[in-house]
Amino acid sequence: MEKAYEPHAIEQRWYQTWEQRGWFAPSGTGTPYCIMIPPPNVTGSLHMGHAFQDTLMDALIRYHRMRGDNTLWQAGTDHAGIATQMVVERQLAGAGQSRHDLGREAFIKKVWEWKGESGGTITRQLRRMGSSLDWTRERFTMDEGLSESVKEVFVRLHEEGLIYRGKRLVNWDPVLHTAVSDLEVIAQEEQGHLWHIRYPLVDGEGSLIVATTRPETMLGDAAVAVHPGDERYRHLIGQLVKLPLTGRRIPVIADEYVDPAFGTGCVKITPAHDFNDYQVWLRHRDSTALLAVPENGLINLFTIDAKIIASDNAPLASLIPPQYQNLDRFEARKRIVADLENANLLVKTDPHKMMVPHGDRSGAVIEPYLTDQWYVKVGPLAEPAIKAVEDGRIKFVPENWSKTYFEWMRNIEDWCISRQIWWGHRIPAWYDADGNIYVARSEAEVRSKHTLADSVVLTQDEDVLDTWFSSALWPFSTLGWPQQTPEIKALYPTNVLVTGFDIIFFWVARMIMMGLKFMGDVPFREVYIHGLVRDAHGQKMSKSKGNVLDPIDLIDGIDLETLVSKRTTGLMQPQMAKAIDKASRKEFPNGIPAHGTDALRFTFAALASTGRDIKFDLGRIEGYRNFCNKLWNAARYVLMNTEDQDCGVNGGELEVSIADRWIASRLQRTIDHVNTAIGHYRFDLAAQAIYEFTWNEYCDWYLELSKPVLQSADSSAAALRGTRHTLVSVLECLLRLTHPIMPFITEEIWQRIAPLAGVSGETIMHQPYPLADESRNDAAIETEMDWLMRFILGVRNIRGEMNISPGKPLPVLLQNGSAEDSARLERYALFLKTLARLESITWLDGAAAPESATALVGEMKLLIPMAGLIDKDAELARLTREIEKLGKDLDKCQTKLANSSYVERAPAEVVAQDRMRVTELRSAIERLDEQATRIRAL
RNA sequence: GGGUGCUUAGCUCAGUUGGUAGAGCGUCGCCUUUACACGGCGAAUGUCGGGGGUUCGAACCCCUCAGCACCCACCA
Repeated sequence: MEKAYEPHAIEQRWYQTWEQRGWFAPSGTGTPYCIMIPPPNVTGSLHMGHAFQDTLMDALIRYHRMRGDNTLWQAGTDHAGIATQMVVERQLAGAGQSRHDLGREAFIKKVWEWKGESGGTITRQLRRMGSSLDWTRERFTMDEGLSESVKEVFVRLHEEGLIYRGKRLVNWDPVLHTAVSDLEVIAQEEQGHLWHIRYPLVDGEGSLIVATTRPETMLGDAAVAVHPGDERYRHLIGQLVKLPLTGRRIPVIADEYVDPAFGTGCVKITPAHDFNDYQVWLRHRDSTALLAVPENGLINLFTIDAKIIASDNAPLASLIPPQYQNLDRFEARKRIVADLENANLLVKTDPHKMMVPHGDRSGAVIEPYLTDQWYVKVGPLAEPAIKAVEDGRIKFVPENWSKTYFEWMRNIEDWCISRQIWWGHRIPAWYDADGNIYVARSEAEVRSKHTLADSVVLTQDEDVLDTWFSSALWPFSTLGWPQQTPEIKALYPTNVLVTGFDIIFFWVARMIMMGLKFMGDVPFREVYIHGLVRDAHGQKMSKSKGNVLDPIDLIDGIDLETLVSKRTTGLMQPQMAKAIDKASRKEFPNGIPAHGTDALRFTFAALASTGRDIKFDLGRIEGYRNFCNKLWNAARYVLMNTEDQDCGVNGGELEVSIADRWIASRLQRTIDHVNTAIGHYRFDLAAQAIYEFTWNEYCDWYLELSKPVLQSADSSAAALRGTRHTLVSVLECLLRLTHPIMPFITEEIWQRIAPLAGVSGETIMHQPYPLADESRNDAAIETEMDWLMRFILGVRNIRGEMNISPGKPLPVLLQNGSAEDSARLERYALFLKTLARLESITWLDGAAAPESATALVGEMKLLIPMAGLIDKDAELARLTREIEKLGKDLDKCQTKLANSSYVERAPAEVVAQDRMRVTELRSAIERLDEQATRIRAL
């Protein structure tokens, strides 16, 4: 083996082997265990969030596979409608073209081409992560089978009246020219204005003052509303006001919606451009007041670009003064405010903070816009979905996310599922010349179902479905639904969904609704919600901030110049490049060194504490790369001492030492911890247990303790066999324990270690996962070992504090030992001498002690003679520190015991423990005091 | 406006049913001891955000205040 661990040398090779041998596929036997990957965008690339999430899923999958479960990790990608279409449109724009220049068919062809080109990136990167996805079952949301599922679901929901088409206000993205759902709208606080505008009364001299943040929409006002109980305006209800700039007459109406305390208490009602106003309008549209208004008051002012309509594109434009026609909405706002001011109708302008809706993809200000769209009636689907979580058929981990889920589900609105884009599942609806709508799986089915003659011309709806519509079906569409496949029978419901909180609404909730509806059962039993991966300073990683880390760069390493150029090219705001350049150079002066996949995975696992966000610090991954190296070198040591030697697997007497028994006992406890931790999705605790056992127990103590046995000429063949046997068998087990988190290094080492441990098999992947064997917990041996360790630590402490070279053998004198101490000394002399580097061990009995530094092992006093070399002050300082520390503990204990109610009420064993402690502390302090006195007297 | 979290060592975080506050990184010493300098050995470091309560006992349970995040929401 190489002296240093080099991940590159092994990772690629092992992944290829695993995949080629078909080892990721379900075994076909055992308890089913299935996870669906949250399908990444097919044309995307792997970011830290994916890498984190996939590490956790792969750890679970490998864990269950090793436990003998019939394990499937379903692979696949998402077509990501808007996102993907935008990428391709941007490419076209680079060539000076728009999708409309190409036409629908050619454009879609282009997108498929792009998918073909870049579609392999993310799946390649998933492989780099070691993800044991079953690639033979890989699906794509727009492949044939999944498209079948989409159609089937649409048609069935439509038949039940749970999908309908309707004209109403939607969130309109004027840049993308499509409707988006409520979830795709991000409200951002912005500094705006509240304009107070005078609306003169038609009769008489008076006027009303209306406060608005959007003066440009006044061109489409249908009414002015006041609160019915508002004394100031009660007498004006039913009167008409003259709409400024147009002269159009609109009524004053009364509606509870108006808050008399806000603004002026008068609200302009623009039903075609404001969600609230639309609701008000619905209540009043049949009133004579509104019937008198053009279009019944529902006046659509905007084109799909959110420009004011003009006479050449809309009949309603006659209502709009020509000077505003064709203006962009924000242009129109400026113009209208100026004109109002000139006309003396602008009473005042107040600064006003408000939430402005933006499209999550385009960033454009979203416009409430009146269009025909398809909707899912969500209420009837939500009800059982709420219940499934309430009664525990689905459990959120951490549990409190269920509150977020309930909160949203209980206030859920109908879901707008149609999008006016081209890349996606075309809506299976057809129209005849009269505008009749037919929904079916195909045009042929429409014709046969409705007995339409071939002469009837049908055109399919132009729209496509929201991407999340097909994602919602993922847990069963990937298994072959609507066909009744064996996979569905075996693997649905899946076991756990691993995902981020940001898509609980987008995806998790909708999968639950659809799963219950079409499969009659929940899609997964648990939802593990992990946190967001942030940068080292807690900032969200984003291209625009220039703080993105690419998981592949952490694995392979990247030089500074490449990193900087990666971060500064293709920025939306190129002026940021300089700052990003500077910050990156400061943070990574030498670029990023290679760490390997296993170190990255271990880091993610170690950071994955209960659902909170994680700050990704390079220091952590470095530490875990070192851990890989540690494990690697431990294996080298083991191999050096066991290869071609008798490890006792073919029989022969085994003599085990205290160290052998101790490490076996510790291993059992570690196995127990790791299993418990994984069972609770506490990957951090699992990683920690593995780390501590490997480094602090196996390497620091056990390997060191094995050396005296292996190197001593006096060791019997049985003792050598025993130690070799423990060396290999503990390591072999540790590798299996660690494999789900670090698959590569464990496989590589295991291949060499397993035969020595008498274990055969093609791969560690299919070896049984270690289960704790309580009977091997050996409390007695741990107590013995504790004594041994304290002895050694005592000597080392003195050595360190007295600045004595680690290599210098020391004599040690002992006082005040018990019969047990001397028996132990007898038993463990070899270990003590080697690990503490002792020249000799001598009982002092009655004799006077020379000048020495001291340590205590229980009651026994350990003296290291300093023969004139003693640094009196240093030793005194050390003793004083120790005495003070013990003194503090003693005080605490004594105070507690002096409290009669404590002694009476606390459990007897707790009190007894404290009493014992007091005795121990007193005696220890006494001994240290003696020693301090002696030193002082020197 | 409603909701959910968080606050523990310089930094990043653990802390199981309340019972002696822990780890990693960093820092400071000593050391090239033949598994590993991506290392070994040793050391230092805390008013557990503030205040109050329950309890024999609180980092943990309750109340309250402060600060920081995030999510949802139609106040024009």
